[in-house]
Amino acid sequence: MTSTPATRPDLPAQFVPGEVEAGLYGRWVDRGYFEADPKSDKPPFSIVIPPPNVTGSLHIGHAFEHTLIDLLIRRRRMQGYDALYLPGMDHASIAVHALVEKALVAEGTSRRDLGREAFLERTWEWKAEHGGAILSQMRRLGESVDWTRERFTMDEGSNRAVRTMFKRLYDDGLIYRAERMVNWSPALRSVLSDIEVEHKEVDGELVSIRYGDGDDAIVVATTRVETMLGDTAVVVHPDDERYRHLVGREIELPLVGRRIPILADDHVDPAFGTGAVKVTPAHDPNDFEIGRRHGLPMPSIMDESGVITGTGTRFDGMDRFEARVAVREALRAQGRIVAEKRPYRHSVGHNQRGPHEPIEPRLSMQWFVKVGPLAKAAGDAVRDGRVTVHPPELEPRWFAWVDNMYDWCISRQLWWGQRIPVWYGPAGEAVCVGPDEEPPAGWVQDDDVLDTWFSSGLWPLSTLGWPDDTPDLRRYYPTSVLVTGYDILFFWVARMMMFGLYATGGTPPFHTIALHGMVRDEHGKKMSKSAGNTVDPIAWMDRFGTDAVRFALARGANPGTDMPLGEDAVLAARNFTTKLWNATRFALANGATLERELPDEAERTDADRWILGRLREVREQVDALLDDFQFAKATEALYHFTWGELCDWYVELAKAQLRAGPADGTRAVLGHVLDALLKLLHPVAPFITETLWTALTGGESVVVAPWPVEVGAPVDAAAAARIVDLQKLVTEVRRFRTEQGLPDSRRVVARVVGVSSAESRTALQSLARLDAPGAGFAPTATVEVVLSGGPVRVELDTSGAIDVAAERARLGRDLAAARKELDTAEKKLGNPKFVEKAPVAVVDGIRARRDTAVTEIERVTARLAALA
RNA sequence: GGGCGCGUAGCUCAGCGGGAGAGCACUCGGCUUACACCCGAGCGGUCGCAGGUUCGAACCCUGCCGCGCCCA
Repeated sequence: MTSTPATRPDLPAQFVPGEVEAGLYGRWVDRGYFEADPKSDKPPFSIVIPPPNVTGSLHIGHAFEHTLIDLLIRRRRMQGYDALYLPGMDHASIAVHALVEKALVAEGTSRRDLGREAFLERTWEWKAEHGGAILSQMRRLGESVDWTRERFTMDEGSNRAVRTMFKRLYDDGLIYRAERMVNWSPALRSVLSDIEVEHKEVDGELVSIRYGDGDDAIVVATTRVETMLGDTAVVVHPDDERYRHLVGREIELPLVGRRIPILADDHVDPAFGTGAVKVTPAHDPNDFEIGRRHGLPMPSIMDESGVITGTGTRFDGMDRFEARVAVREALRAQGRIVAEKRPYRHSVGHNQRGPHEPIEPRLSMQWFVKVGPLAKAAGDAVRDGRVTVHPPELEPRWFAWVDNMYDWCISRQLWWGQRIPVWYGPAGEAVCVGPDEEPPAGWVQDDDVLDTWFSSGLWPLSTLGWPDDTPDLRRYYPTSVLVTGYDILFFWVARMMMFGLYATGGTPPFHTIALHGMVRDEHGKKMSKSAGNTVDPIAWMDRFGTDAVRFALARGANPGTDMPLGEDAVLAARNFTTKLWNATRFALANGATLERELPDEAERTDADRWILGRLREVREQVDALLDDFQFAKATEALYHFTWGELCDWYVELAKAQLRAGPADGTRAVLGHVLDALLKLLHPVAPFITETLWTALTGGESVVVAPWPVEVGAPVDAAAAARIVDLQKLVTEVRRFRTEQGLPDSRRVVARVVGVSSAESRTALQSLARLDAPGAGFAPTATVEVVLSGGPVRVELDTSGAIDVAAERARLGRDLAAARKELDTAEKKLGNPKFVEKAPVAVVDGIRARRDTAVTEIERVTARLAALA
């Protein structure tokens, strides 16, 4: 008959994430763990998701951000808060246009052929079929979002919020329509806002052109030669002697034949180039300002798709880049090209979204938000401490932006989005129509839609029910924390702050802004499709498990700084989850339990006291770190405690305790520590901790288990010191064994002298694989260590000659280290100013180090002599 | 040009006034009844350079060199 040991059969030998993750997640959702309850008497804690783009799928940056948010949310939920993590997506006007229009082109049609209604119908169809891939991936990542509150920036509630906000701003005179120099995307045939333009260094050309002839000749330079067709002046600095005689004269504009004036303007830098500047007021922001100051005409020479038009020259009908070459060559033929620099590196604005083409500055009629008072309020909220920025080093960036904000261009010549709620009458009169109002019959609505950021800016409000006074709004606004990347501070955070403060009369949309950095590749390089160094978080989850990916991400999350992440890190995290699995499996197999109380203090071993004290310290440390958004340090502390202390030492010590007797206390301590540890790890690694914790405790779910507060026990310094001594001693004996080539499987008979604690002696035997000496014990070698309680000697019978050379080498290294230590200590103590001025405790510390070094040198020297 | 930040072990980073640390990588030895996704031991650093403050500087100050990001 065979008998199997009484282990709990419910934990398989290996954790296979793919087999349990989906099931656990489904159960959590079904049980409603993630649903917030405005009627609950718990304190609220809320975070709205930075809405991912409806076209997007989960990339590593999302996985990073969402891991951090979910970590905060899960911890608060366990801490007894009514936690709300509100999910949703934004409608990504430009990205969706780019996508759908591409499909239309492939079909040989276009949105303009299709018409507005049909295009929108088509777009909604696209969304229903392909939009929102990211939502199922968020389930995969284990995000504890409240799916009953999922939102979209183009749903009814969002539309209503947008209409309401627009109307209020309009009525307050904070929205206006004006002809301005804007960033134009010829590919989209739409305006972009300043922040959607990315300035990139490109290799272009700098061409110097001679205008006028003879005495009137003046040389100007440009990187966009074709713009000369729209020049209406040349300006020089008023004090520039070189050109003083020309100011006030007119010259003929080459190719065009128009007479243009030479003017003086003190904004011109005489030291730059020739000191003379051509002025194209309709196609350059600086030139526009000059044109305004001097009342110049502002002829537009380009249509909305970037084709030259209305110049009356043969260049009409050419694309801007084609014209750039054609105009240059025409000027060359006239002998007007004086110099060319090619390649010429300069900064050009590019469309950051959709097609990446160079943007074109263009004079155009658009809608704007007057941001002055709104941005001031957004700055003040941080200045007066109503909103905190984490980490504080990033505050200057915030102020730099909100204190110098340009008016925000909010109209887009697109169809996917909220249409501007302004109707025009037959005589050109305009009326802004609120959400519950009807436009006058026969009036025509503005064609343009609003910038997507307009609706995203309302996100914390609209998702909670604003403009209505809903229970959710009352309870969860302002939200507790905003977790987002520092790169999006201006795009999104500033807009939410402005709108939130304005809509509520001064309540910011969140108390705290916690900023994270970008995920980079393992060498710290920016991830990009073109560099081919992107990673797929889903593929990593498939290979290593979701918990490993989350753990790796959290472990690298230092506040506000970019994080390099390679497969190595995920592998290390996966190994950690395996370690946790096996440790818990060991504990369960050995009867770890929560059913028994912790042993009375008097009955606790040193090991028990030490690990319980460390648990208490670690829990306090982790809480303090997480309260300060120090995810990396908190995660690292748990990693180190689990692996370097619990597994490497306590579990090994527990083995000796379990072997020695009934060890109910050990089982209780193991159960207690693991219960707390699994809870502390749950926000980072939800799946494995759920599996292990329910197996350990038989509880319903760790998702809703109470967060550890007073765990472990107060630190027992004396017990902890004995454990530290034991660790040193064990390591020394192991070192000796390694150097003598004694494999672990070989037990060695040894006598320990100078260790008073029986527990320590037993533990040493177990951890260093020693056997107690019997009669006729004849040691052949000795290991000596100076510990806090004094010198300790371990005499070993290695049953044969020891490797003297190895032993001598080891002692030699010890001697060198001790001498170096003595040297630095004596140098310090030999300095009278140090002894006089340094704090007593520091001086005493150095004296103690000196004394220890002296003892150590004597000891090692004696050993070496004995070996000779 | 302005602002912010960074240069610490081969790699990625922590430490930010009193004994140079972690993870990964590497070397050597081990399938020791939780775990080879492991265990044990080890190697590895004029803390970018130069001055200064201090009894004492990786840490504070100044300058320089190199790098990154944001804004213009």
